[in-house]
Amino acid sequence: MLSQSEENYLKIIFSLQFEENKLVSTNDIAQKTKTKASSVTDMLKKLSDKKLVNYKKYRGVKLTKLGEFNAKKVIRSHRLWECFMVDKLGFAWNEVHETAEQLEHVKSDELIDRLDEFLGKPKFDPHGDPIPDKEGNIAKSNTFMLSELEIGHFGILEGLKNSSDDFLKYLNNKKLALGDKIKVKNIELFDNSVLIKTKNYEFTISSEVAQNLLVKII
Amino acid sequence: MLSQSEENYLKIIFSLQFEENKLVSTNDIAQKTKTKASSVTDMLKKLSDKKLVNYKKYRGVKLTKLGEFNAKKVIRSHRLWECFMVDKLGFAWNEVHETAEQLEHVKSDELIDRLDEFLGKPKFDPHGDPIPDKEGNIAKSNTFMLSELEIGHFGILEGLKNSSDDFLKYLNNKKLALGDKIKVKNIELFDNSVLIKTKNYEFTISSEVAQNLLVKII
DNA sequence: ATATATTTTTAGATATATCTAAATTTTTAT
DNA sequence: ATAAAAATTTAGATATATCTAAAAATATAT
Ligand SMILES: [Mn+2]
Ligand SMILES: [Mn+2]
Ligand SMILES: [Mn+2]
Ligand SMILES: [Mn+2]
Repeated sequence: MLSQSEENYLKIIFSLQFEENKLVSTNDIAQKTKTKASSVTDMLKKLSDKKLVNYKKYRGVKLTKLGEFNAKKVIRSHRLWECFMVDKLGFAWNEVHETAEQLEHVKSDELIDRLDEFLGKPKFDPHGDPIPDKEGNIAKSNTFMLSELEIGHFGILEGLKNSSDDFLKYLNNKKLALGDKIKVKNIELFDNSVLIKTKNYEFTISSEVAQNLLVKII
Repeated sequence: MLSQSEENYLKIIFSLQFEENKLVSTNDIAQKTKTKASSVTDMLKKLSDKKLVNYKKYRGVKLTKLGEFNAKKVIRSHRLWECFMVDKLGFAWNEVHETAEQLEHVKSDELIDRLDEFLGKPKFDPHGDPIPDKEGNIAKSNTFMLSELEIGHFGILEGLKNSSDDFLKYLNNKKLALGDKIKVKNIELFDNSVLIKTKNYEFTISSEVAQNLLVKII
């Protein structure tokens, strides 16, 4: 049985090993877990003993099949609980992450599978992130950063590259939600800021914002 | 912020101090928490430092107002999660306790209050135990042990004095559920076993079973 | 190629929650 | 009122997860 701490490390290593295509470094893990490098080293030894990661001293780690499966189980649980809180309990999408960080560690496969069923087997969480199925399969979506669209083109907002509270609140203020149709009306050459048009509003977003909005091109 | 372990001790002290009307003993707590008396002593010191219990060395403990309020918060959470699992996810009443032991420790008052709302503010959990409200008020039910009824009298099954898996499975086998109307048809003088009649069945239960069935007299 | 900087690991502490064994206090029985 | 029994606490360990500071390995820059 994995501890909460072990599960958190697996989840973080999982996300880091997809960002870059090399072994995940001790420092990167320390930064994400908000711990020190020395603590990470200790944990990597433990995860390695449990056959959850392949760890090469000074070189970095990657998840084994077993580690990856367990990481995906935790991610599945986290995202399903977020769906529950938003869809059934009426929380806003920026209010659910911290609580899901706790709920994700409840150990009961049956609970998660029934929750999945109860929610109608959703494929994406409230932030547009895909929910792994029971076997660990993840739907991969075919989205682009809004910053990649050309002037005059349209996209449907389907996900976020960053789901921080600050960004979610920014989107709330701008009345931007998943599913919204967005038109690129202009791109400023100087700073790559983007003038967009949504159902009711027209406004400019920074290049950074545009890079964090994932859209399906239509 | 209370640890899971601290919360479990509070819950157990709460239930023990209602069973008997004296200070709760170290050994009784040790038995319920499945730890050793020495571990309990350590924890009692900690809870005392946090003003959650009044602890007199060698004499026993009782909860302070603060301790009692926190105990009731955990019990509320536990029982609401049990309602959720049974009413919304379709679990049987004997399948939810262990998972609720984990869920009860998730720290979010907002989550519990919204869950309460979502479930329709239930007053009792799937085992007939009362659910404290947000302020810590507990509906006290006016029930009797089935063993107290006289021959020929009727009762509605409203609760259980014991909710162990074994007992719940026994009741499943006998097709006895909360809300059932039960008639006492005979009481055996020799062993106080009780012949009862439910909607469709007539059978004998032991004195011990009769003492663990809580009924409203009609 | 070597010195310097950066990263990672090791060594040794701290905090929580548990244990066993020994000491102490309280209770019970004669 | 004492002695024996039972309950409780203390002392000292162990396991997990973290930390700081020092040592070791790797990467970078001249
Ligand atoms: Mn999240
Ligand atoms: Mn977590
Ligand atoms: Mn329960
Ligand atoms: Mn618990």
